[in-house]
Amino acid sequence: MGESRRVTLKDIARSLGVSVNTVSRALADKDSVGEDTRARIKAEAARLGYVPNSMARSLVLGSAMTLGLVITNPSNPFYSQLISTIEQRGRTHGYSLMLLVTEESPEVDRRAAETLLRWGVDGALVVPVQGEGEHWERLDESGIPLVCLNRDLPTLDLDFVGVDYEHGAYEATRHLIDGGARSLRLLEEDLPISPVAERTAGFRKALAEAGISSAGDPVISVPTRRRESLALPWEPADAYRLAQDIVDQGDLPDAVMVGNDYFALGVYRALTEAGLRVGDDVLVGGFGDHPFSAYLSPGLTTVRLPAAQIGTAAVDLLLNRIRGGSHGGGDNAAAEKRRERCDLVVRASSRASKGTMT
Amino acid sequence: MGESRRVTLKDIARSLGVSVNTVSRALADKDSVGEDTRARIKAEAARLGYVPNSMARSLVLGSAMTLGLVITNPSNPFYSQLISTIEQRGRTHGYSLMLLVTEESPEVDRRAAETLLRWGVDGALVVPVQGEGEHWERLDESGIPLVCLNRDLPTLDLDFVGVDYEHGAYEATRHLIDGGARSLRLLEEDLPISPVAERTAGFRKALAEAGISSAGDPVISVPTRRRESLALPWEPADAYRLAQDIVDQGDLPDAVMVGNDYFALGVYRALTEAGLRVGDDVLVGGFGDHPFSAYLSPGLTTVRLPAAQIGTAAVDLLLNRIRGGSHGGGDNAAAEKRRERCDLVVRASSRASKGTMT
DNA sequence: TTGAAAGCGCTAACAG
DNA sequence: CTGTTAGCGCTTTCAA
Repeated sequence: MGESRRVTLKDIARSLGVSVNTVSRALADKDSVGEDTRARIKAEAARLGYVPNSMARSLVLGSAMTLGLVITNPSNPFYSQLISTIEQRGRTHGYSLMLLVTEESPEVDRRAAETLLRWGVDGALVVPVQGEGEHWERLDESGIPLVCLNRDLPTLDLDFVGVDYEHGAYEATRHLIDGGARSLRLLEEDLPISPVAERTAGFRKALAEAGISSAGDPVISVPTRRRESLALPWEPADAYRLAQDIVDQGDLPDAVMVGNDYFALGVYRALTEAGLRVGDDVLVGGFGDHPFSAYLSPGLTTVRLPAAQIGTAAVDLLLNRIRGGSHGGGDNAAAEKRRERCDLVVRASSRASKGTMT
Repeated sequence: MGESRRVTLKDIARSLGVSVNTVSRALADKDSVGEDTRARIKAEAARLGYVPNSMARSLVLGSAMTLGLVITNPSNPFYSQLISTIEQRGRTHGYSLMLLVTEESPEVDRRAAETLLRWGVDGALVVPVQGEGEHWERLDESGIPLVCLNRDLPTLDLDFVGVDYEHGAYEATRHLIDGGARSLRLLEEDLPISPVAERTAGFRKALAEAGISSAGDPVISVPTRRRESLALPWEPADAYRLAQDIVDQGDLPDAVMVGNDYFALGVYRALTEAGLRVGDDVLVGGFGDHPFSAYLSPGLTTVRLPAAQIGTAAVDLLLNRIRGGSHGGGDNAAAEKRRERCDLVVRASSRASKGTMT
């Protein structure tokens, strides 16, 4: 069964001997239609299995009731939480979601902006790939409002909702210092993106306040290999190798911060293999509070990221912009840059367990 | 700057004094247009910043060049990998992706099918929520082909691409038995979905072949609490509690299989806290080979799931169905049920390290 | 209250 | 080679 062709308003109209737009209005529950007619029309629509055509509707209405979401890597647990939150919140407001994955490719990022423009989404949420990003500004100026997620493009006048990484890094580092650490390191991704810069700043600030200085730079960039199979989160192996180097060089720090919990996995292994005890010989702090972090031994002290809050805040801000109307001007409303507070979760990896530190 | 209104074919046509569809054909690189005219049109289109309207195009062409992806939980790492792979492969074929998240809600699942129908996607990939699912069959019969991902709906005549969980569970269980285990347990989610059923079957099969029987049922259902914050992967805590119970009851198994690596985290903790050593006193095997699993101590023996293969295979199958044309008949081609092989990754959690088992 | 006509932006027939 | 006409499915004027 199932003649493929979809039922249209015209089918219902013809079947009932009324006009197309009487059907349209009846189904839209407009007042200007007789009760009896409306009932007959609704019954017939149900009988025929009518489903409105969103394409046609959007074309005439000028709005697709669709949001675009541009993500670098859905396998990053922070981003996957954002995806969930955003889809769900958008949906409760009647919006469908178009998802684009950029894999850190500037080229794909650029095309994503165009795709969104072609589809005429009502707004977009984007984790921008490193680089210029003026195409996002152009999209915004074309009348499609957008808010940047997690990564800020400071030189551009675009809305932004992210994490207060600087505060988080500062708190975590202070916590390590309070625990007795005097020689610290920070392992960070080697991407020129705002979260890295902000965590680094927070880390340095805490060190400076404590009057800690070191011979070399305590901030170490982890050369992340090109992920062979796309769609993996960070690779602990990269941090593992680097942590091994640090151990081998003999100049052992008494605390290590890492930019994400996956790096901590690598650090744990390198230390353990060297006969060192995490939380004892070396304190470790991470970022993300991923589900596994509480279950490592020792449990990982880490900064929890308010993914749900950020997703919600970003969607709400975007919807405001959308409703704000004529967005093409640019001088409509100043860009809003918003950073949500994140909190430190203290676990055993930062609590010296051997005894009191002397 | 930025008069919001988008540039249309008509704008270009008027600006150049030609007809709308000459512009259309020039831009579409159809042959029937003069070289000079074509050049002028293209130049003007570029100058004006013309971007085609996908809505309008789709409406007349009858295809939106869009795929629907319906996922229960993007935070499940297996699904997030599927999302990446599918988006990327769809994109290389020119398809955009509409993403819907169902959170295991039958209601949302039902509506997802209707949303996809309204948008007239060319095809859909869906991880169906437990339950009837005839709405998916209806969607298929409406001419929108779909393939089920990971979870089969065996009673429905729908295409399916998933994992050969039975084989994986069988191999893993055999491996544990070969390692000396005689008293095993399987901890599984309490969802009535095909992956759980298949893993259970594989587990039981291995036990039966080895002539192992036990007083109680070795398969234990982990009552998963309603996740408070949506968008979390499985909750290790649930497995943790259950593993504690098992330990407390005294009837300690010498090996534990779990349906996913997150459960293994809970099992690890319960055993460790009881003074037992994983891989030694109790062997543990998991499913998923999540990024953290190699970095636990001991490393977790687990079944690796071929997410990329499955995503790719599913998209390719779907595109074939789409191109296969008139899909409404039902008797067009029998549903294809395809299960990809998965392999066991052996690590220390299944290798008794204390000494030879006696 | 209902119908007829026009148009969203685009493509696909036809003519010329 | 190019322009005219028609139409995708729907909504919104405007008359009747």
